[in-house]
Amino acid sequence: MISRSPEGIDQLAARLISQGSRFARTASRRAGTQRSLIALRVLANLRQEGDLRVGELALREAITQPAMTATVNRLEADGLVARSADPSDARASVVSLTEAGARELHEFRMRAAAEVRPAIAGLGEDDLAVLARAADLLEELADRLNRE
Amino acid sequence: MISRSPEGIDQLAARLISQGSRFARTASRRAGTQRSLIALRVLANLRQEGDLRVGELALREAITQPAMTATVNRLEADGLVARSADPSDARASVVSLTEAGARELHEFRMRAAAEVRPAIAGLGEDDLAVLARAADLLEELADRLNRE
DNA sequence: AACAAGTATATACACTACTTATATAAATCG
DNA sequence: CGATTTATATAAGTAGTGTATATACTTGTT
Repeated sequence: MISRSPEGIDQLAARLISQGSRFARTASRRAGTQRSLIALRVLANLRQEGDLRVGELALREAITQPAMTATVNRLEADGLVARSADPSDARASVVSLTEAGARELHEFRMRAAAEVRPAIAGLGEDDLAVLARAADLLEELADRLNRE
Repeated sequence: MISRSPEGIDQLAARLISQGSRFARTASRRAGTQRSLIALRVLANLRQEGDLRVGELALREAITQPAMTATVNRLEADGLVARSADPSDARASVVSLTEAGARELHEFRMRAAAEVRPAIAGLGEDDLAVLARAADLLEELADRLNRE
């Protein structure tokens, strides 16, 4: 039974931030990618949601718009995403995933999964279910934090 | 029931990396810290484990040793950690948490928790338990990845 | 229609963070 | 003792990030 006391909740929040960041860094590093986690998140967003504006990407990933512009610039220079004008708003530039970008995202995921798989595969059914549900919950929590 | 098929495991691994990093970045950004997640992780390590060598910190956090040296330099310059010679090995330098460092870690955690608390508090008992268990599992998985 | 205010992105600048390669100094092993 | 290994630091280059501001377009008002 998890404590609902403020202290219990606060400690849980701190641990999730701390361990979430450590796990992501550790696993992605072992996968040997050159790209930052943000860059990979951009590719993942585009794959899941389709084309997105620069500003929308910045909001979703909780970095500033200029930082996202720079990230998109690097991805574009490497041919992983493409910019195009938004027909409905000439100020906006719409980012879309290229085939090379989709490929690189997929390859990263396969390499990362290959590293993590042995450790995860050793878990019981209940812990697997916990991790799967936790991934959903973390996504929802981040969505909610970004929306406020 | 979570799929134990290779595809299911791989997708889970990819989602954990992706959502773990996004949640950590989002939450820490909202807490308005100046420090990187790595710097905060260093403080957390020292608090939990006591004094640690630079190399040991680098290993635990899966960054290179020079990157950890630089991180410790910055923390030392701000008085959050202190370096001292290891009496048992003159090559090594041992990093310890200062009172100011412990305070800053605590304050960050409180600010971050305050941001996340409303979202977490709305969850049911079962989801709270899932997150608590997931934090432990992510720590164990990262430990295991770093040890190999 | 014109103008003011707001919005989307980009640019400029300064600084942090990270990597690879290498240097320095000390420990260990033969 | 000399060779090798180990722990940390330094150097150089690049990526990543924030704040402040510029540019271009849109929207709302009169």
